[in-house]
Amino acid sequence: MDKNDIKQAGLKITKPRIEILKLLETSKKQHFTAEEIYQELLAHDTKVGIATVYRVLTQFVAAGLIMKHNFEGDQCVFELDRGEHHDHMVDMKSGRIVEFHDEVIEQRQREIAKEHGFELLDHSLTLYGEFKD
Amino acid sequence: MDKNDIKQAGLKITKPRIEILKLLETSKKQHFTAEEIYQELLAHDTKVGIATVYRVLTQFVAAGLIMKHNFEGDQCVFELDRGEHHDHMVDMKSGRIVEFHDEVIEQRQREIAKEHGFELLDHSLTLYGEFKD
DNA sequence: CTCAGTGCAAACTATTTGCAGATTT
DNA sequence: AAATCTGCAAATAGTTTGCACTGAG
Repeated sequence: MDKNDIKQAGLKITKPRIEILKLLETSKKQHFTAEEIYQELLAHDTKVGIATVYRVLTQFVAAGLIMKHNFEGDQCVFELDRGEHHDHMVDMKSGRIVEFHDEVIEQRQREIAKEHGFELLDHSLTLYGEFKD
Repeated sequence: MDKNDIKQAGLKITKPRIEILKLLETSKKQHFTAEEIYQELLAHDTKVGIATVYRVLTQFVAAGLIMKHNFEGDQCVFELDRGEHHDHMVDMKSGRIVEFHDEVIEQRQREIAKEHGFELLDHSLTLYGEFKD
């Protein structure tokens, strides 16, 4: 339940935090820019400042509640961290984002890192293209 | 030879363009931010404006002479396009960037795209971590 | 009551653009 | 000469921060 996650992150339970987390948890859309979240909240009777949205998102990322992605373009997108690592396919026309996970690729990444004496801490794989359906 | 590349891109041969391309072609360092390129040129007796650096880089990317990457962080980095596709490992401590290419991963990406009815136009894979040597 | 959290506006950073003068062809 | 290119300064876009007030615990 949302509120516990917030509390466990050492943060006070406030309206903006509850609403942002609820939005990310319940929306069919999985990926949001800060601006989109801000607009969603305003549209759903929660008055917040954009600064608060950014601050809360930053704190949630630090707390491991959500993840931040840097796809092509200028804005970052945020999504709930459901604990299952995955990569993304981004439709460059529609903006649609689909997630996938592939153990073969994950495994190769680990091997490549090891071959280079590289301690792998994180990685980001994004496919850009267009869905044909 | 540099100048031909510039000309073939439909661009006039000017000092900023020649120097930027030369820097990317001859430096041991392969990846530069716009600011770094700007500073390099200034340090090597070529007076340019940062705006020109950005404009030229944008044109070079459009012409396929160089590539632009969006790693974590706020700045983009540019590197010469030598025609050989590769991915990157970024050392989060030192900033060192090492390139690699893996056919297994490339192949899996194509398969995954196909499985999802996705026309793959581009992709970006970056490993973040730390070199242990 | 205390300290963390908030909204607002101002500050910042990376990048882009308008414009008048300079340069390439 | 014609068209492109450049530097400068101003404009933008996304994000961050200072500050006085508000609200959670």
